[in-house]
Amino acid sequence: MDIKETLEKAIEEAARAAISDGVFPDGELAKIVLEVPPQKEFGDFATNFAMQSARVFRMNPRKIAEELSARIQGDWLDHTQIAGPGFLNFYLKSNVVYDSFRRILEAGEAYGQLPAKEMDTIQVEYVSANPTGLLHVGHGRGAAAGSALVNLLRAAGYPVESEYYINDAGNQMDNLARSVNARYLELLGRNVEFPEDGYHGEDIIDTAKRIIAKDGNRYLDMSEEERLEIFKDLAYKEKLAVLKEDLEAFQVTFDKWFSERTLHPEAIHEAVQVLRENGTIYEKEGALWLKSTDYGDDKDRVVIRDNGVPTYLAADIAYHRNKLERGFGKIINIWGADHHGYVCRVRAAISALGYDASKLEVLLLQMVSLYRSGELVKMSKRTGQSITLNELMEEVGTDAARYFFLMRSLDSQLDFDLDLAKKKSNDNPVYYIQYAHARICSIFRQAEEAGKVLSENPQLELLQDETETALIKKIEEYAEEIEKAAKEYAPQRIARYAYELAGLFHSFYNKCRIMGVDAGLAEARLALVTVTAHVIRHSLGILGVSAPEKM
RNA sequence: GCGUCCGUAGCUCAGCUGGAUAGAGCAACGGCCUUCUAAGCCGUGGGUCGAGUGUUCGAAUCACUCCGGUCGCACCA
Repeated sequence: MDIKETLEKAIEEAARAAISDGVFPDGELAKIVLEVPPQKEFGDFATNFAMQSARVFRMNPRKIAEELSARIQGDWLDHTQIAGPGFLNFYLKSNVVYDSFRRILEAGEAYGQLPAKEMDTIQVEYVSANPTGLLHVGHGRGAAAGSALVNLLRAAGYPVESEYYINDAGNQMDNLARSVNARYLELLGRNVEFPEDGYHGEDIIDTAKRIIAKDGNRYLDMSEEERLEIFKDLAYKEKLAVLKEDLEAFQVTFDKWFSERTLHPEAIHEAVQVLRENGTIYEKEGALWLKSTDYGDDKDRVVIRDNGVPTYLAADIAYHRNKLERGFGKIINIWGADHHGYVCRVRAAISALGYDASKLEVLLLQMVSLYRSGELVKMSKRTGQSITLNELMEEVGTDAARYFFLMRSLDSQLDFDLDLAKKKSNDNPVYYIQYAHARICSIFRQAEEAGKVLSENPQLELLQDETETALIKKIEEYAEEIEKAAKEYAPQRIARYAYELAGLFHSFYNKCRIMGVDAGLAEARLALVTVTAHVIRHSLGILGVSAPEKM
């Protein structure tokens, strides 16, 4: 049992004891919240429980705190103090901190991996960009956020499966085929008009070039129809392969790639049939409409058009039905904020299908703005993109790109400063953290040369400097931080934690030496930096950022 | 018009399930390299927490209204 749980239990028992002593009125207890006080003069932990209870007990909060304090004792407690309007501050025996640090040291590489939680698998679906072009920075943020969330949930012990939904059916595929076709004919000297709503990116030209390089002009004499069919398939496969490759380079992989095509037409028909049977779909003006207004949507939505072709929503209804039938306990979708209007209707569809809509959690990612030399990087008018994820990785590196995408809350707009991301100095948080790790590795190298090895049983009590105790306490918070960040789906908390931990290490490093101090102290410090390096590595691992041994 | 998200130091942002003097980094200024990586450390200055009202013993935090910005409001995907 960790120290916080011990404290919580002690507070609760004290409150119950006071109730049975007749000092507090019987009733439900307020929630016990423990926090690390803003200043260390206020002790190791503090609770506002007495203040929270003031209303319930109809008593002066300081009086409540006194009664509690009189009933709390344990070998872990040095003393308590009542402060301010009724805070109860706890000062722990110093061995408590060292004992719990020793357990972390003994856990070694396992520290940071929380015990497996027994529950249904959580599915995280993200990126899911159309395989019609290259990924841009918006997808990059989604990719970083999704993969980090998956890593985070796994570290917290949740069973997780990641998935990419490939929109490989419908208009956009035809469009891709037409665009490649136009480029193909163009390159072979034919005079063609480029489709108005076609994909204008350079990558389409590259695809056409590769087709020519491989197969020459053998598709030239076919009928347009035949050629489009072939190009659709060729282009799509190539686009998907490039996508996978680029994502892998960005440290992003998926457990499952789900093809939209597999939903056409049976799964969609089945889903529509279910809705028809339970009366949540109706016909109007030749089309089939989902009664989404019954579930809080502004208006009903077309599912099957009057020409019989299903809408995008139809596929999504079938897709979400498929997900739910696979038995996930929770399905998390990471979408761009520009899709927020879509959330309501998908929820409506899930309810209409008879499932629990609260199983769906949609995380909306706000937009990314790129800045170079203080100027907003404008989007290209023609392609509607600014720079691709690939170009970004090339310019600032994968580590910096991932960290920058992850350092802000998902629902804040992100200003991505390209110059800062490239800087190799203390302005750049990525290097600041990585540098801490590299410094520790350097210490290890030299310790090894000097013949120092990690002691089996270091005297941790020798770590008395305030930079040392601050570092120890921060490391002890890590497991809880993972738990919280996972619960909030907030990978940015880990980004911040890693940064703060690195800061505490740098302070320690500047103040305390390892080589050339008394052997016992050196051993204890070596143990401290071993754990520090591990936690930095672990947290960067969640973020998908590397932890170099040398810089 | 309706809805989303955001508004905290000159800049970029933490803090938001209400609590003790509102925190970082950058920028500005002043220090620290003959010993483990100065991509580092230590210090100084800097804030009507967008505005208002309400709830509360207590509000940056909750509720409502307003202001500013953002993205969206298709039988497109």
